[in-house]
Amino acid sequence: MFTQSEENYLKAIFHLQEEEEGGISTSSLSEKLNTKAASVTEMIKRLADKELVDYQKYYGVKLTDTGRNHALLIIRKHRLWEYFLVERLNFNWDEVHDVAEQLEHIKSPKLVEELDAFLGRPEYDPHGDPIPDAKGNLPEYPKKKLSQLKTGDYGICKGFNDNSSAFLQFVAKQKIGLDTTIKVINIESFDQSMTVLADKKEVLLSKTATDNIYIEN
Amino acid sequence: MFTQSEENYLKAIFHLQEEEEGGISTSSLSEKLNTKAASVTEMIKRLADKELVDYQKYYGVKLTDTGRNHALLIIRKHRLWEYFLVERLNFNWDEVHDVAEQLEHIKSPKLVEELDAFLGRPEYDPHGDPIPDAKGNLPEYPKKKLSQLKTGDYGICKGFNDNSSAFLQFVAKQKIGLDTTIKVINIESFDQSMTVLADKKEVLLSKTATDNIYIEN
DNA sequence: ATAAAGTATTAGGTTTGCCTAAATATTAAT
DNA sequence: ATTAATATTTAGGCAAACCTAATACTTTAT
Repeated sequence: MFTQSEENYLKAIFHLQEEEEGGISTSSLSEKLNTKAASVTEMIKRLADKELVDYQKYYGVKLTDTGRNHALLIIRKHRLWEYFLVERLNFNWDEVHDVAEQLEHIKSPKLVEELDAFLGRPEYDPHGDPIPDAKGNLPEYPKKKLSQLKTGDYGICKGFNDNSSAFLQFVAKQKIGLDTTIKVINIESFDQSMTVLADKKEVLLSKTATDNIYIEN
Repeated sequence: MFTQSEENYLKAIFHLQEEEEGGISTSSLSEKLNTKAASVTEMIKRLADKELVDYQKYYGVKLTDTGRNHALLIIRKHRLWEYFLVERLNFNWDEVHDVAEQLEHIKSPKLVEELDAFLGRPEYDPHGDPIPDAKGNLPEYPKKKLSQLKTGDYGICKGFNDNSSAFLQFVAKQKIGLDTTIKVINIESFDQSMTVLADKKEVLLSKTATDNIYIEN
């Protein structure tokens, strides 16, 4: 149906649409996918030909309904596999991403459904990200970032935006994981870096870090 | 490390080496892989450059030790996934092949080892084919074909050479499966087709069919 | 309003892996 | 031992996905 590369673009566009307003720019896709802008333009045209995205030259792309549904299927597969790797195969949560990135492209509707059933239809993956169901519906999920809190606020960690093993190992080192309670001690006004209390330890987090930690409060 | 296509060639060469003597010809690879002979020649050159095969123009290819080891790893992954699909995800044995063909290319040494452990280190896949261990050793396995039996002989089905769902569904229809006892009733001399008794039913099998059924006796 | 700076697109090139058609080598048959 | 038949390789093309360099469009700043 679609190539792996096309699927990677759909997924990247989907994730960027959750962050950015309006059309997704060539440059943000280029950055996200580690691909040169010229290559992105080329691929975007192919996706537009296949009616997976709406594309306005110089004004970025948006997923069509078909494109969005397919992106959700890839995300569903990715997160189910991550759950499988951690819960059944003893992977650590910070070493599953790259393998899941490969497994998400396996084409077999039966496999997805049976895997989901085998795992007990989990709602969240090991990073706290919600797993879309077979119809593409996402369980409700608090989309608030740690960086949005004020000094003195409390939050409970519910997931991460950056699931790279580098980032996940970093937060683990700071004793921040799923369901960790975090208190904001101080925010530096000049760079928005935050001193927080997590697991009785005070740590300093850059704005980049706090932007990538989802919380509920 | 290697591309999916390269891995498919290695696997095909490995399987053909179990059947044919000497170098594997361009045409048998071409047939096995559903690829034109010219494309095969091209790929073979690439594999020879990478020292995965020894190649003599016009006289076919043989796997090098590196090539053989890699082929065995792919086969190991293929069969472990087939086992997983049938034993854990309720797949039928005749619908796993295509999915396993995709899964065998997933690159993650940890995944293979953990999956093997999770499954209890099985020795045979659902078609009766032996699963190589982490070092590439195969459990002992009777490599005799049903077509080698004489009239009146008995054999016990231990596996199949053709694992396509078409063939597996065909043998299932004839009530032949793993461990089925088969008695040779008659062999037509002009086309080697065989009348056999399996599960108290007499059925006629072409030479093509009996060549693809492995037995022990 | 226009020039400079920043983005995006086009043009032209590469590699992988496939194809067809033409040329060449091997094998089989007289 | 030639010739005919068969198998293999070479030559030249194509599509996917990437790249760099050059060009074109947008936005920002004066």
